[in-house]
Order: sequence, then C-alpha cells, then structure tokens
Amino acid sequence: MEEYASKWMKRWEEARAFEAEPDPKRRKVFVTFPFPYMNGPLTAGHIFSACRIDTFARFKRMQGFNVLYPWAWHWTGQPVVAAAQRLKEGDPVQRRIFLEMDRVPEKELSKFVDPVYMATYYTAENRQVVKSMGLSIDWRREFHTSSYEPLFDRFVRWQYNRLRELGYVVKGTHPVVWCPKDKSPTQDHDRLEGEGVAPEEYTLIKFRLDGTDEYLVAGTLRAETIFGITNIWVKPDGKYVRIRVDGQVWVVSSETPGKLAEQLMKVEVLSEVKGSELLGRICIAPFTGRRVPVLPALFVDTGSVTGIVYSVPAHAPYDLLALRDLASGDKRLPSGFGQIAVGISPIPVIKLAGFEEIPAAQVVDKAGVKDQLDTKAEAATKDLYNREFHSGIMLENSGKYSGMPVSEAKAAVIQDLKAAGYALSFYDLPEPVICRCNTSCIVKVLEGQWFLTYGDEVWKSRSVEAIRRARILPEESRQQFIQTVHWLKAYPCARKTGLGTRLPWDEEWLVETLSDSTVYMAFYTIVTQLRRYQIKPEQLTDSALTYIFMGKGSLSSVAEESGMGPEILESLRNEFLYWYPVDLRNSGKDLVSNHLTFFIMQHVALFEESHWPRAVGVNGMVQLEGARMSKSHGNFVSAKDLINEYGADASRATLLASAEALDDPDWRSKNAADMRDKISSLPSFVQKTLSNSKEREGDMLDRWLFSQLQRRIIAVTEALEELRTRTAFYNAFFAPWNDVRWYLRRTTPNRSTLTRFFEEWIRLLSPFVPFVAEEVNERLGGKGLISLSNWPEIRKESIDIQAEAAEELVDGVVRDIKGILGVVKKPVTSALIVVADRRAREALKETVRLLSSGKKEGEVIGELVASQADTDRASYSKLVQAALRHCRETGIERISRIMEAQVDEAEVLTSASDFIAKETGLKSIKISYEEEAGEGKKGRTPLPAKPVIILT
RNA sequence: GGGCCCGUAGCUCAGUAUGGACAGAGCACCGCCCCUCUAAGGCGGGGGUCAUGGGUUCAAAUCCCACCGGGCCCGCCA
Repeated sequence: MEEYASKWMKRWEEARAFEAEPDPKRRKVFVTFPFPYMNGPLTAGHIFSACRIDTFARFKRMQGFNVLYPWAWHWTGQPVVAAAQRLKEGDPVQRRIFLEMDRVPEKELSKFVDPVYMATYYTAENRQVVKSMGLSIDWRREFHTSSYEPLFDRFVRWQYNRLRELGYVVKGTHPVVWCPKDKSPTQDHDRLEGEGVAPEEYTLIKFRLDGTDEYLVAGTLRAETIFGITNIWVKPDGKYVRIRVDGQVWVVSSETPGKLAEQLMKVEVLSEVKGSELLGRICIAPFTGRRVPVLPALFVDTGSVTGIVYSVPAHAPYDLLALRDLASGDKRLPSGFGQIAVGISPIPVIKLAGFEEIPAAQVVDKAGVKDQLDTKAEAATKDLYNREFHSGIMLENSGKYSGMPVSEAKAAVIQDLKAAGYALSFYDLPEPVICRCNTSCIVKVLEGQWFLTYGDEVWKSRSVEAIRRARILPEESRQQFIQTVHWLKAYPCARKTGLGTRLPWDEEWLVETLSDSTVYMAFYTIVTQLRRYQIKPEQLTDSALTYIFMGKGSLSSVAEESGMGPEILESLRNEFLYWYPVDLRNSGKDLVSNHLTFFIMQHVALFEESHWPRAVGVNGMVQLEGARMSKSHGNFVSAKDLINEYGADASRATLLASAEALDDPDWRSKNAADMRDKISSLPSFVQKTLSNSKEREGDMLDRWLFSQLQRRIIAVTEALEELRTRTAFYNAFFAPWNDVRWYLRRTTPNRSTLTRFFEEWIRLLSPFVPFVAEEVNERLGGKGLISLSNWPEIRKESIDIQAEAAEELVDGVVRDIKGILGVVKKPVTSALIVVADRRAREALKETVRLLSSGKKEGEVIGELVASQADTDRASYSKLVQAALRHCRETGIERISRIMEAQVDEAEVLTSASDFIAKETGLKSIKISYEEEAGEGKKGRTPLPAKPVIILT
C-alpha cells in the first residue's frame, strides 16, 4: 500500500538528510532513544518511544535546529548468551519463540547457538525496521556495545576507570538466590517454583545453653521482640548439629551449615544432635538474662533459617498456638513438657492501638486458628507482624527502647545486639525456590562484587538537583525520579557471564548492562570522526577521552600519548562540546526507576553541570489488544509485523494517537486498519479537492480557513514542545481535515487558498507521518524534501476572530434549525432569524462587564435598569435578564470573545442564507433586526451569538 | 507489603490543577448521497448511572473519604 515509502527512504538516504554535522551557526538539539537489547525483534513498545522522539526530532529540524538523532544497539548482558545456550540444549520453548514469535527463518536458527551471530542477525534485522519506520537517524553514528565493538569498549573502560577514580565504584558483597548445582544465580525465569522470592535478611540471635559455652542460634525477622521471649522451640524429631563458627560452638539444624558456608562464614561440623536431646534445657536470653526452656514444637521447619525459633507468644501466633498445644497435652508432641508450658505466660512488649494486651491471642481467636499446624496461622501472623511494625509502640519493659515505634526499635535492637556480640545477619529465602534443574536454591553471598555507590549522599543530592533542573515530560514523573534517587543503594555493576566490556582493573568481571548504558550518548558525538580518522582502539586512551569530554590534561602530552594528532583531539572535543548535553531522552515508564535515573546520576558523576541532561521524557507501556504484551502468552507483535500489515505512517500514527503522558497506549489492529485507510486516502483527498477548486477572489471563508490553520499550528507546536504527541497529532491531522471539510461545505473552493493550506498542512503532518507527507508534497509540485522544509510559521495576523465568530454563528444557527425541525410537527418551509440590535448588544456588553467585575446577578439587574430612562426600564430589565441567562448558558469567556469580534450578524447570516437553506432544506431564510421583526418571536429576546429563530 | 499512576460513549482518549455552559474528539457503528463495481469521499444519526458508595457545596467527572478494578516499579532481567 505504501509503495512510495521505499522511494522516500532512498531519497532521504541519498540526500543524507538526517546526517548531522556540527554547525556553530545553528542551534543544536540532541535527542536519544535508549539502545534496544538485541535478543529479539523490536516491538511496538520500542517503536512507540522511538517515534515520539523522532516526531520531536523532525519537528525541531523543521524549526531550523541542527538535530542529532543517533542510534545504537545493546549487546551487553546475559540473555543472548543464555538463549543461545538454551537453543544448543534443544529447549523447545526457546525454539518456538524464535520461530513463531520472532519469525527467524529455520536456516538461520541453527547459527543462533553463537550468541554473537544472534546479536548480529537481530541488529541487521532491526536496523531495517528502524529505517522502514522512517526514523530520522544519522546512521553514520551507529554502533553496538560490548567488546565486539572495540572503540566503544574503550569508552566504557574509560567510564569505569573514571568512576573508580572518583570513588563511585567499590568492592562489596551481595546476597543472591543461588542454585548449588548450577553454581549460578537463579533468576525468576530460571525457576520452577518461587517466582519473585528474594533473599530476606534475618537476624541470628545466640542463646547460651546454661552451663556450657555453646549457643543455640535462632533466626528471626523480629529481633525487637527479644524482650518478650518465654522459651525456645526446636523440632523434636529434627536433626541438629553442633558446629564451630568463629571459635564458638553453635547448635543449629543440619541444613544450616551449608547455608552459612555460602555466606562467607567458616563452618566446621562437630557432631550431630537430635532435637529431642535439646528439650528441657535452659538458655540465657540476651539483654534480659532471662532463663528460658527449650521446648518442642511442630511448626518448626529445620530447613528454614536455623531451624531454631525463639518464642514470643504475646506477639507471634505460632508461638502462642504451640504453647497452647503443649499445655493441653497434644499427643503429637513428646510428653513431659506440658507442665512447663502451663507455667508460661505470654509477655507483651508491644502496644498496638485497638488491640488487647496479648495481640496474638486476639488474632488467633478471631480467625479461629485451632493449632500450630492450622494453615490459617500464616495469614494471622503476617497481618499482626505488619500492624505491629507500622503502628506498634514498645512497652516500658523494653529497656531503652521503651516508647519507641516498633519500626525504629527493630533497627536499634539489631544494631545493639550485634554490637554486643549476640547477633549477626543471615540471609535466607522466605519461601522455597526450585531451580529449573530441580535443585532447591539457597542464598549465596557473592564476594568481591563491584558496586556503584548510588547510595552516596552527596551523589544523591547532586542528582536530585539535576532532576530539578531538567525538564521532565510529563511533569508527573518528576516525583518518581526523585523517589528513585532516594531509594537507590549500592548497585552491583559487574557480572561474570554474558557479553560486555571487561572492568579494566579486574578483567574477570564484565560491566553489566544497566551500567554501560548510562553515558554512552557522549560516544555518539565523536564516533563519526573516530571512524573518519580511522582512530585505532588503543589510541582511544583514558587521557584522550578525558581530554575530549572534560577538557582536562595537556593537549600536547595527550596527543603524544594517544598518537592522535592535536588537531584531531581538538576537533573531537569541539564536536562533543557542540552536541552535549543531551536535550531529550525518552523511554517507557518502567525505566524510570532504573535506567533513566542511572542515566542522570552517572552524568552527574562524570560530567560538568552544563552537560547534565536537559530533558527526560517518559511514556506508558504499549498494550496489545488490551493486554500486556508477552511472548510466553503469545500476545506479541513485532514492529516488522506492524509495518508489513499497516505501513510505517499508519503504525506511527496509531501509536502516537493512542496515548500520551503516562497512559498506556493500546495497539488495536482495528484502529490501525482504520488509520491506514484514512492516511492512504490523504493524497487522493488533496488531489481531488484541488481539482474541484478554482481561482476566485478570497472571501471570509478563506480567511476563516487560514485562521483555523493558525490555531492548529499553535496547538501542534505547543503540544510537541511538551512531547504531548497525541494532542499534537490530533491537531495536525484530524482537526485540519475537518476544517477543510467545513470549508468545502460552506463555499466554492478557492484553488490558491487550498494550495497554500495544503502546503502548510502537510508540513504540519510531516513529523508524524513523514512518508505520506513527502508524497503529497511531491504531488503538489513541491521541490525538495518536506522533512527538511520549514515548520509552518505562526502568523498571528492571520487569526481572524471575526471570521471565526461568524462561522461559529452560522454553524450554531444551522444546528439550531435542525434541532427544531427534529421536534416540530407541522411542516415548515421558511425561517425568520432575528438578530440582536444595538440596544441588545449594549445590554449584553454591560452585563458581561459587571459580571466580570464580580457583581452578583441581582446587582447587575439593579444597576443596569437604574441607568435607563423610566419608560425603558421594563423592557431593559427583560433584556438584562436574557443577557444573564445567556452568560450562564454560554459562558462569559466565549461571549466576550464573540463580542470582541463585533460581527455584523445580519450581514453574515444574509450572505450565508443560501447555505443555511441548503443545509436545512428550508425554502426561504429571512434575516431581520429585532425592531423589524414584529410579532411571532413570542417574547424571546435575540442577543449577540444568540439569534431568535422562528420557523413557519 | 510499599511508592507512583489510571478507571469518562463499542474502541482509543480530551475534560479533573483554578468545581459551574447540553460531558467532548477521533475512529467504529447505523442511515442517506456519490459511484459501473470495490476502496475512498460527502452528509446526517444513535450511543455515556463520567468504576462504585459516601461526604463537602447553591452546584462535583472535577475537591475529600472509603471501596472495587487495572498498570508500572520495588536491584542482579533488560
């Protein structure tokens, strides 16, 4: 259908239309789209964000800016490697995704076992898609990431060396969900069970066994309840072990040593202990020194944390239930401990508003939980923990924490217990996670990981400042950026697997994907010249890049060290200085809390303030037929499919018209098909309309059409400045189309008017639907590329409020007559339209004036009537009351506008009377001033913009 | 669980900050016109308890509270 699309693609390329070179005489605009990851075809989501940027870029280009819109491809990361691996292993799901969703030809697929081949394939495939979409890219600057692009590799190495020099990269440890068999972190998609489960930080608390140097070590999320401890639980038939840790002897479940060992602790297993052997022994609780017995409980799981639980029956439903079960002589439990249990009373340590003294008892009884193995206990526990954490206050028996909110006391207690040597942190999974290989996962604390110190307070506050200075589009997103900066903590920035750039100082690590994608836009600014001068990777030294981006160092020594000539270095520096900073980067809202914020923060860390990002755009997530896109659910469409089915223009228009701000656009194929038909009829509409027109004197309708056009130009321009692409598209496409339709209905089409109108209209359309705009332009005899023509100038003098008010009046009269004809029973053939006279006009004007000055309606009547001669007062009062009603109904603002236009209503309607007759089917239309109208208007009062219509 | 956002015609969305005009637009749908046919084009029309329930107000889609439903994010995926 768009047989002309490839023609224009070629013309743009031949004309090097979008290749951007620095030009000191012109102001620049530098826009970027986050490079897409090359493990599959581009989707409607990529295209939506990219088209928003492209539309902005094309708009700015037409406004005369020197626009740079570059493109690159992200190869960094594990998915390509992982997918290749899965394919190698013959994974049928992976095969099906490649063949059915991604439409990879069978003969290509066999080569996909090589991840680099796969990335290369998709890069080529997607490059074609981006071109076909009509994105106005400077392709000379294209590159991809990872060590397979040596020049870029040097750039990332420079970036990380700089960050490290600045102290923003440090070594640390980090807990991950770990498969002991695969010896690798287990991601969500690698799990048979336990999606979304993440390591949780527990506190291990050591309880000395009375009369020994050994400790029972219990795990808890609620260290602050240590003051309410009454006993300790073990599983009576559980397997426990004595282990040596850090010179101490601990007793924990037999599963625990393996977990501790993965958390950087040296563990030596000494001997086995049966749970039953521990029963009845006495432990000493820290802080209170309370002596508490070890008792049996069935709910204890030796696989969870240490398999030892300290009991706080006042606040923990399980503990309370276990105590009750034991006291009541539950047969499932070992005998001999019932009496001890009977003697234990819960010790409350937290006051919770709206709850009784022992909250656990209350929730357990209310929920009707019958014993410790009742599944309802879980929900009761969660609920109570939550309430106590958020609104609980420590009671006066809680030492120095008394009176503190639980949320604060928790951290303080943990800190103090640790300081006193009674506690340490330990990670475990709150729920089981099973790896794809059917192995049960544990937590591993990875050592020697490299982190970006996003938690750094100075870095944070400068970043917040950068966010404050930047334009955030839409404005609603700003808060989320600031939130994200506040939330961020140290972030692991390197991995051992996948593609990427090696950390220069520790080459077994690769810079991970969210970390090499933050400041690479700077590379776009120099890559053309690097290629032009055939700079070798080894010449791109750190000092050279520091010189280019920071202006630091001595030119001559940098030139000598890098082997690049000083004039080349200068030239690179100048091009960077010309394009930087980034004027707009735009992406989906899912990237706000990571990529887009990292983008800002790393610029803050590495670049001077004048090079911080100027604007960040955010958009919603593209839905497909009302549902989230998902390859695994089969609800997926690639950008290539869209182009094939609907063409680039219609695809762009459908997406741009479907949403703006943070709303999620919804791709409906029905809408796209309608859009395709509408757009494809544009050239013939223009041609047909022109061929039906003829030269004539310009009249009011011509002025009206141009006046409307000005309004549209203003609206589109304003909306595009704020990236409100949906509003912009409406005002560029549908609104002018409807304007022409009204014009054609109203008058004999004037060829020169329409020619001029179309010339401007298609320029307005060009940023949105560039192919059809070029095509129509050519058919109209336009020379050159419309993509490089000027944005329609806003000519305020063409705004003709008189013509606009006149057409509003005519339209209103036609609608009114049609409305009346719809309800009137007797046949009518003629209309008498009575327009307001001078007196009515004055009355309305005064009414508007007084209302605008804040007078109440009653006061307006009083004041105006008083100003009249005695004899006129009755009729004037009627007039003012009508005027007040008119103001109420039509709105003061609109009336003021119409009054200001000072339309001669009689003249306008008289000249439109043929039109009115044609539209309404009436034979005769007469226009009259009020004083001439005489009988028949039944007391109705004509006012400006509100004539009285009498049908006979 | 926490943060942010959204729920208005069949569909996609305006309108909500500063409460007041019959709640609008585009598309779809229906009817008519044009036409050798199809697509396109022209004209007209129907269609909404503004998610729900309270409250504030002379007046609420708009402000407040509650509730229901949906989306994005909450670090080792990108």
